[in-house]
Amino acid sequence: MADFQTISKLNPHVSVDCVIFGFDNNDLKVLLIEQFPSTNSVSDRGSMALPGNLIKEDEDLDDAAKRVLKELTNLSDLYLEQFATFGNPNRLSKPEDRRWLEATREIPEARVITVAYYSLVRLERYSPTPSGFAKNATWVNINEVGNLAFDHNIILEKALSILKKDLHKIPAGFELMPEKFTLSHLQRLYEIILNTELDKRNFRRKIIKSGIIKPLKEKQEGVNHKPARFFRFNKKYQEAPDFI
Amino acid sequence: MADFQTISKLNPHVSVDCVIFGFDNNDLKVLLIEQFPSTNSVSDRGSMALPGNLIKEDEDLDDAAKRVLKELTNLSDLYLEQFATFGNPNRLSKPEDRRWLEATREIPEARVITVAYYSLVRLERYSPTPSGFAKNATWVNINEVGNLAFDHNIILEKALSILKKDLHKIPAGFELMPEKFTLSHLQRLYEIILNTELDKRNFRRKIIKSGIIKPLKEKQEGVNHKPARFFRFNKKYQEAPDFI
DNA sequence: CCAAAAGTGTTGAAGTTACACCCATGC
DNA sequence: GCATGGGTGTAACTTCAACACTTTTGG
Repeated sequence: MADFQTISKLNPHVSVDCVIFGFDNNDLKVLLIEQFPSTNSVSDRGSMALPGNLIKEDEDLDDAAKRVLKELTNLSDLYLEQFATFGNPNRLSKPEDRRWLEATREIPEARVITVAYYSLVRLERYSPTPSGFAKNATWVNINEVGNLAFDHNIILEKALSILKKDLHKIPAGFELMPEKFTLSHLQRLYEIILNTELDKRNFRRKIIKSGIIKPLKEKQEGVNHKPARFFRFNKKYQEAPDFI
Repeated sequence: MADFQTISKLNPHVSVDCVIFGFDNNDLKVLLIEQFPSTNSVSDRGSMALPGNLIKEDEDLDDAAKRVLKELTNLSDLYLEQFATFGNPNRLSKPEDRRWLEATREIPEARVITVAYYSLVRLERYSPTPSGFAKNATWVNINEVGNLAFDHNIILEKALSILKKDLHKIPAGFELMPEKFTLSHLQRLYEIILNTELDKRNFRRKIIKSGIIKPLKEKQEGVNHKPARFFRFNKKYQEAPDFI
């Protein structure tokens, strides 16, 4: 198996995993990689997994998360928030995971605890390209995520529940929306993440009152209905008490 | 230096630290240990620290937190909530910390990342007694905490800020208050944690309406003012949306 | 002219804040 | 009888939820 990293400097006991959420106007997506399969058999497919890897020996956890994400998917310049640490002693014990570890890790039998991070990004701004041990890096609809490697399904679930809680507190849309957007577009984001329907008039009133967005003069063009006004986020805006 | 633990089974790369908050009707306190000093010099005093230690090789993180707390302070049967993980590569590099590690750890130079837990307890129910490498285990007023070992001041700060946030969401008082308490007593807890003053009438109305507490027939005795009614928490109560 | 989504106000209910006085007890 | 903290109600205000019709555009 290829030596994808400078093995000598890695800390074999601690890893980071990144849960990157994106939004494409209709669906909430999560960034997954397909690992290179651990055998050369043509029929073998690699497991899908969250981008993650061992930290380096002298590296801060936050830095490790950024580096690993970049190494596997080429995404950079995003804010990653640590949300939980997973250390179940059996988290690496599925047979297919063991095979993969034996093919790629210097100490495949080591117990690894993993520190998980999440982020929200504008899909349009980030086109992941696989590298390192990632054979592919793709956005997967949150409802279509299958079995992931290791305990990554558990990590993803936890990230989702935290995203739902945080959406009320932080201007999360800042990160997920494009530069310009319509109010219906923003409302769709909230509805999808919260998995509810929101009242159009109440949503608009509340979000405009919060001061988090600013109307632009520009409007939609070429749509076969009344064109909607564009808005952008107000960068001066710092933090709101529960604005939706 | 004495061999305080079964060293062979410890994972030298990962530790847990516990931030245990208690409330004694007037002050918010945190449980600290005094480590045995790393020299035999009589003048040497051990550093104050959060109770914490390395995890065992096959132990879940949550279990490790419970075990370590019990080993150092003899507190048990409390719910510990994981809240953050600290992995700054320099977190163990203060000279006095290095001396202590060299005296007590099998691999004193190992980089250790630590998973932090917090809990809230009724002071009266828990009388910590030191054991393991703890020379003392005491409740320290939150405003009187001095320099702690390692990065424990940072960990404590983070725990405090999370406690403030969570107080609105969970019936945190459940854990911090004695079996029976008066409304003024409970109000004091909220005021101290939130560091604000609350209106007596509004506080009472809101907390009674929430259903989280039940009035008892019993009242205070032997006080030189109108005796206050006692309340207790309603154990059927599960979760409230922001009840203060 | 039809389909599609944009945009807009009001009302009743619920919740929040601010505020001041009498009560029961011990000494 | 006085000091101490317990206990109580109301009015103004703000926030929240529910709800339906007109507007502008493309085809």
